[in-house]
Amino acid sequence: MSPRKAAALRDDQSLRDHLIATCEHLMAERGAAGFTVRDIARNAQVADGVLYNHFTDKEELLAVALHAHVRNTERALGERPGTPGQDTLEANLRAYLDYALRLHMAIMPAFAGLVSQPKVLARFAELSNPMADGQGLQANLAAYLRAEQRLGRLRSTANPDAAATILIGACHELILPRLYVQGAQPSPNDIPPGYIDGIVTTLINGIV
Amino acid sequence: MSPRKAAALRDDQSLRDHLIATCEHLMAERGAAGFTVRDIARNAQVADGVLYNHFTDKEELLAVALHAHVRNTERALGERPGTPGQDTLEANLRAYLDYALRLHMAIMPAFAGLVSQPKVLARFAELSNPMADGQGLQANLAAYLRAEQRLGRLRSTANPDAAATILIGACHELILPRLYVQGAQPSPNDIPPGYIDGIVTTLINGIV
DNA sequence: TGTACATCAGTGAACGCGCGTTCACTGATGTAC
DNA sequence: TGTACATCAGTGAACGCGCGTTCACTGATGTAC
Repeated sequence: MSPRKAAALRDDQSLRDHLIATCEHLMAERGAAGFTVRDIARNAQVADGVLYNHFTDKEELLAVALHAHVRNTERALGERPGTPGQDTLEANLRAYLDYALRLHMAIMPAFAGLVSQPKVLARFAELSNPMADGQGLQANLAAYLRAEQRLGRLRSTANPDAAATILIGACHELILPRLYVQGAQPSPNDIPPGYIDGIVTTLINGIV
Repeated sequence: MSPRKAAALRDDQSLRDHLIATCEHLMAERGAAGFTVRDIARNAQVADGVLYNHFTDKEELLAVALHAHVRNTERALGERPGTPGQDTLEANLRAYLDYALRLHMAIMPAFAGLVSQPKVLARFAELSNPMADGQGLQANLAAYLRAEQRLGRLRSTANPDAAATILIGACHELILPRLYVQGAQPSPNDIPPGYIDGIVTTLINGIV
């Protein structure tokens, strides 16, 4: 008893996964509020109604797709850089900032518009934190910096939490304004030359 | 020939200004996408249709209200802190970060959800940049830092643009996550103790 | 001063569109004989 | 092996609600005489 199958479905993929993947792409392109269930169906080349055979409502699909998008983006970027004690601190921080910028460029458009969708937020909060193995990027970076501090590569009076906030904040500060330019899709090419260098050097050396 | 007047209107206020003020409050509370024209009318205690006697459409009202909200918030906060050469650099940066945090706490909720409203963005872009006399906060802060650098209070090799980005980024990093917590309205009380101190000290002294 | 009329911002019921969602129907596949 | 039937995921037209917007009507105020 294996009944009808969606025409557009590749053999190795469930319709549920196909819908999630389609929704991921739409979110990454247009933000969480930029498309309708009909848009999803049309892009997935599937009937309007099937969605409700696999998800209780649109919000659940959005939440699951957002979660998958974050995890897939992380996987595509490869391992998070920075091993305490290895290479130079400066090189590690550059690599980490570059990683964080790429990650945020891929996921921030999807989060845009989500603030006004409390139902999706609630569903998303029920899922595990997808960032940095559940601990979140800022905390992950702060932990790395504390490890470097124990090894003596950060001044003992330095503030790892503030330093981590500064690096992650520099990602938001670069990407947020671009989200407000019509039709702009942030891309690693948009990182201004010297941006990473300027932030890391300033963080390491201070300004006085 | 002065015809009918809206029942709820205070004597000294035009209906247009009354609508803008109402819309400002709703945006600050619920974000740009969190209410309907009927919500505006109900809150303004005015008929559904009047809006269209004063604005070509909802988007124009939203754009004008957002603009007014930014300008009013700036006015309410008083003068931007920081005069080059006066007080200590550290005190000025603390005051500036405190100012920027309060400003962003008031305006970021209003900008939330705007990303998926390209029409409002387009209208808003047509208006003058309301931040820091049209130059924007980051640029304003960078200019201040360059002046301090000329006075010798910043190392000559320091990077004023990166430093400004770091301070403004620290605002976003603190406030953005709170917007994603259901029903949370950021308030100056939410600035964690030591947050401003940690960022400013780290920026001034570096971490190595 | 008092009365009839003109003006037009404000009113709110109604319109129509687009959305999320439903559900009677379709048809490819597995099963019974 | 071939034929009739049962299953149920997929289909897509249709539903109903909420939204932005419209427009015939209301009524407070100014004007004419």
